[in-house]
Amino acid sequence: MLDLRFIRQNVDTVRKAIKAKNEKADIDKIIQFDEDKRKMQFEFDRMRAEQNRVSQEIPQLKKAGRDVSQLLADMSTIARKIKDISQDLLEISDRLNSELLKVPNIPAPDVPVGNSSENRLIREWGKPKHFPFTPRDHLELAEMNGFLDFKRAAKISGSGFSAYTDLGAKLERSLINFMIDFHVKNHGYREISLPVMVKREAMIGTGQLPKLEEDMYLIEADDLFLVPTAEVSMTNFHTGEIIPWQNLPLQYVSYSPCFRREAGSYGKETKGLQRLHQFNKVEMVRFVHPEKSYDILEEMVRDAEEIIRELGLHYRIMCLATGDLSFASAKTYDIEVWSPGSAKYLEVSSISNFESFQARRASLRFRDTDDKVKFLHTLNGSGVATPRTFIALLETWQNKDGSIDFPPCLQQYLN
RNA sequence: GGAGAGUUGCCGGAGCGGUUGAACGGGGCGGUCUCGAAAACCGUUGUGGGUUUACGCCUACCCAGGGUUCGAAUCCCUGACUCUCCGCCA
Repeated sequence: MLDLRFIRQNVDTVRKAIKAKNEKADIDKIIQFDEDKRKMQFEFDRMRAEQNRVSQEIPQLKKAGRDVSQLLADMSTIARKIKDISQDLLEISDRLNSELLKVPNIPAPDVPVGNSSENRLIREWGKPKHFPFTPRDHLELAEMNGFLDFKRAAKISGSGFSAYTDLGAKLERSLINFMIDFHVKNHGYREISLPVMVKREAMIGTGQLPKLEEDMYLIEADDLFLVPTAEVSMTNFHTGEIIPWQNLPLQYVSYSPCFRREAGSYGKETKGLQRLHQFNKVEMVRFVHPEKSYDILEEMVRDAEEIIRELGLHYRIMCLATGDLSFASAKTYDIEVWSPGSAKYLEVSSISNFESFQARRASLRFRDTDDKVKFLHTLNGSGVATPRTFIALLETWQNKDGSIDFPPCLQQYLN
C-alpha cells in the first residue's frame, strides 16, 4: 500500500506506475474519496468537540441546581448527527481503503520499462554445459532412476502434483536441508518454521490479496488460505510491532510447502516438475532499515546465487522489467538456472524489494535513531525453490548411462 | 465438540457511567547528586487523523464490531483471540 499523502502529492507518478504494471486502480476515485473523507473527518471532529465540551458541563450545571433538560434535548440531536456522520465516515473509509489496496507498488527508477522482453540480463555464471551425448530431460532421468512418480501422485490429487520416491525423495529433502543450513551458517539467517495456513489479513499484508484471490487455495470453512510462499507467514510474523532500530535487520529463512492454483496457466510448462500446485521452497525474508534496502537486495541475490553455484548449476540473473514486476514489488531480480534437457532457463528464485509497501499493509514499523516511528522495508527471495532446482540438478549432473552424480555439497545429506 | 476464565499503556496491575490517555508499581529516557557508578530524589515516557510558520489545539484509539446514554475503558449484544478442564484425535 502506498502512503495516501504520497499519492496525493505524486498523482502522475502513481498513474504511471499503475500503467507500467498493467493494473487498474482508480486514482481519481482515491483522490475524491480522500477529499470527501477528510471533509467528513473535520466535521466529525468539530461536532465531537462540541459534544465533549457540553457533556463535561452538564454535571456541573446539575450540581449548581440548574435545569438542563433543554440542553439534553439539544445534545440528543447532536448525538444523532454524529452517529450519521460516523456512519458515512466508516463507509467512505472502507471504499477508500479497498481502492487503495488495488494500487500497486511503484517500480524503482532503475527498473527497465516494458514487458518481459525488456527484462535486463545482469550477469551469468558458468555456461550451458556441453555434453558428449544428447542430454536427457529430467522426466526421462527420473524415470530411469525411480525418483518421481507422477501417475500415482495424480491418483491422489489430480494433475499438477508430484511424488518423489526413494532417492528422489531423499534428494529433495537434502536440497532443503542444505539450503537452510547454508543460509544459517554463511548468511546469518535465523531458521523458522511457520504455519502454512494463514488469515485473510496476512494475505492482504503481503499483497497477494485482493488481486490474486483466484490463484490461492482457500479453506472456506475457516476462511484460511494456504500460503503460495513462506513469504506470507514470515513477513506477517512481526505484524503490528514497532521494532527498535537496534534490532534491525531481522532476517529469517524458512522452508515451506507452497500452494498455487495456477488458474489460467494450464498448458504452460506443465511437463514434470516445472509448474505444480504444491511444491517446496526455502524462502528468505528480511526486515530492514529503509536506507539499506537496496544494498540488501543485492546481498540477498548473492545469498541465493551462492546456493546455485554450490550445486554446480549454470544460471543467469535478470532484472525484471516494470510489466513483469509483481504487484507489491519495487524491484525484482530473477535467478534462472539452465536446464540442459529442455535447453532453456528456468526461474528458481525471485528476489524482491518491497520497500515500505508491505510494511504499510501489514503495519511493520520501527523506531528510528531519531526516535520517530517509521515503516521499515521488507525484502524476500527464494533461496531457492526445489522442483526446478531438482530438474536442473538431474539434467546437469547426468551421465551418458542415465545415472546421476551429485555435487559435493549434497554428499553429507545424501549419505 | 462440551464447560469455564480472560483480553487495559513497554511490562505487571487498578479502574463508582461524567477533567481517566487512563491510579499504583516496575522498566526506559532526561536531570540532580558522584571522580565515576550504585542508591536516593525530581522530571519525562503511547499510536493514528485533522489543524497550525511554530508553541499548541482538536479528535480517535483501553481485542474487534454493533447497541444503550447528553456522556462509556466502565452497562448490553455479537464476534475474534488466548488460557484451563473434559471429550476426541495425529
